[in-house]
Amino acid sequence: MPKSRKGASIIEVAALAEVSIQTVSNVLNTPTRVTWKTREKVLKAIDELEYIPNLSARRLRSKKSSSLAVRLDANFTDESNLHGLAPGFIQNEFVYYLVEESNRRGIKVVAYTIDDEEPELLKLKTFMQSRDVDGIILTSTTENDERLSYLKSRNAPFLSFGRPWGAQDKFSTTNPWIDIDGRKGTSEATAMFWGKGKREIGFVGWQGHEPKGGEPRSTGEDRYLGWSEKISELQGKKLFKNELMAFGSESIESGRKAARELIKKSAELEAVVCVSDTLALGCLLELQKMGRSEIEVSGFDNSPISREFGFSSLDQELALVAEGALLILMGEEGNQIRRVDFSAEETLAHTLLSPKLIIR
Amino acid sequence: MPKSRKGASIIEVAALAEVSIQTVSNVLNTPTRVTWKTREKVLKAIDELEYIPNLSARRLRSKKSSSLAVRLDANFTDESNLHGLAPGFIQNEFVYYLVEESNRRGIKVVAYTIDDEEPELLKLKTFMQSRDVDGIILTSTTENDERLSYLKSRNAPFLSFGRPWGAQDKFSTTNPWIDIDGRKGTSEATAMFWGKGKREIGFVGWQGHEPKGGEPRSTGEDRYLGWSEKISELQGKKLFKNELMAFGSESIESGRKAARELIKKSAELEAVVCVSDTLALGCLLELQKMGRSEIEVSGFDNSPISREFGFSSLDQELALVAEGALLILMGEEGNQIRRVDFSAEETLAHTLLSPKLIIR
DNA sequence: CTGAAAGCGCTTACAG
DNA sequence: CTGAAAGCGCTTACAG
Repeated sequence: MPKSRKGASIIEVAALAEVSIQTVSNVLNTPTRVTWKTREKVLKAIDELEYIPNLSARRLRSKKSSSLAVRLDANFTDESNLHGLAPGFIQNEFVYYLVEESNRRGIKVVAYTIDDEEPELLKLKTFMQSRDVDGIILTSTTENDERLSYLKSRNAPFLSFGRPWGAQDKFSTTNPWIDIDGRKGTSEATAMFWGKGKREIGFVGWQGHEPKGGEPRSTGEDRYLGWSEKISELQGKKLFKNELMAFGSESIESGRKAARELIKKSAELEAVVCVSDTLALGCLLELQKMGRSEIEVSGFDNSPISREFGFSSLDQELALVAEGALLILMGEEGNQIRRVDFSAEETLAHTLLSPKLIIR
Repeated sequence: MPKSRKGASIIEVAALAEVSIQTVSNVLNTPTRVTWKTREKVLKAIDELEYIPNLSARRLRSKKSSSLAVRLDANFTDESNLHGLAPGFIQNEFVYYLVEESNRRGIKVVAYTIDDEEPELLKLKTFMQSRDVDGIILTSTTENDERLSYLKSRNAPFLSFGRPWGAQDKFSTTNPWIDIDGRKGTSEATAMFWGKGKREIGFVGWQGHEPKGGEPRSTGEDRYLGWSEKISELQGKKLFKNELMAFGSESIESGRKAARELIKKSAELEAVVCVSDTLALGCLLELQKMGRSEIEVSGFDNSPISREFGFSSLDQELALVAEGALLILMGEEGNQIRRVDFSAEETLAHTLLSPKLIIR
């Protein structure tokens, strides 16, 4: 049993199994084309030689890399726009499950970052043109995102995690996305508190994401709507502008301040639905300090913060997001990354998943 | 200017520049072998055709993938051993900077996860054998780590982030690693408090990592030693077992409990050096609750927790770790991933970096 | 169902 | 310094 240091090639496998290299390839890639007996013979040789195909050769010939690219963001740095206690938590969890689910489906994931030296667009272009990846997973897409237009114009397979809020073609099949239904999440948190007998239920949102009316234009607005619509429905009246809501930046201090504002608006406050775990913790700590620990809070993301401090939160179930992402990009059974089909799978091009309320 | 949808190949570039494809390749890979004039001509053609080399072809021929593999861990799940408020924070930050620094040096990073279906060792073997990556970055290496022995036996380039604490050949060049000097970190935090005039300086460590004497066998012990040695030195006496220390699991509740223990041991407590930001926050909150806010705490990792709650911490400077990792794997100038040289670069095979004390 | 031939797009090794 | 030839290890397309 010769074992060359660098691993056997398909030629050695074919020789040992006494078939052509083409048959070995068929066993690996088109098993239905091969008889059971031949297949067994080849698999035995593969096993014996511990043969593992050279991916570069496969990729070069087949023109498929079976790989995806995904960006990692520096959410934790001081320069980052994101603050709070769990910056990057969702993205990291998403990337983790994306890799896991991709690997399960035979797809590799290449991570990249952005810097000042090279525009992201050029990176994407290089990825696609060098055939290093078959498609791109985008996060944090914005309105008029140039990455979207580039990928669309190139007919490249891609998918956004997160709706491109303002985009005109948000619901077109050329703009596939998967996202979490924030509105439903805060709505459920509100209903949960109501079900516990709480009636004075406040909301703490992100500043800059105050309600503007009409369709929501951001995650923050979306989550606001879940609370305001539900509370109106439950109270059986329209919500007024000055009712139980406060807005602040993503920080403990803002959460504390919001709690004080809400208490000022209503000393009868019984619960607070928050747009994030960080703001929820700020509220919680301030309420404790004020001796109002009976007032419950809920957050969003089900980060370790909510677990450690024991308040309810909304889990984004990123494993399901990753699964859904690959379903859109690869189909139910396929092992190929391809563009979303315009006709057959139109319904699949946009997936809105419900977050899971974790009651604590 | 013909622009084929799939991008130009080296043949088209050669034709446009009126040279052989070999010369185009030389311009890209061995520019010194080409005259300035030829180089200019070729670069112009490359620019005009927006030529980007096919990486699969390059990899197949050159037998180099210019890629590294790194594992992502599910630090955030309930099943994870890690708890606290910032699980995975360091790993995620490390991976981020690893990707950034690798990309800067022309190296791709492929992420992978582990699951029950396929042993990690087989994944590593497949990575190396399929020539998908040139080397592996390991984190969370343990004593007698089978990944280490496999990679060593295969003569594969690899590097551990984190010392393999108990390993016999920890300092051999076949076992390259980069790590953070935890001992130095807690020592500096202790000295910082001392410099502020504080004399009763306690320590909160991880349970299971209580001092056992001799060389430290874990990160927890290492960080303990930094405090105990420094405090002995400053106090000018040997530290007694029952002095100002407490140990607990990685949670807010443990931090609270530890604070109560320390206060019980000494009502004169003036500062607490903690092994982690989570434990530090637990201490901080409990001390506040007891009305002892004047007692300062320090953490480890400089996570958003420490920033948000405003206590001192030790930054692991992961950007420098990533830089150092690639220095070991690629050398100062090189663009190749290779095994650590036994002779010339012996001093480079093991890098211990100092964490940076962030005083708040 | 199986196999001989061609070729994916580069870099290497070598000759000039 | 430059180029004609070979070949990396596979899969594809096609013939039998």
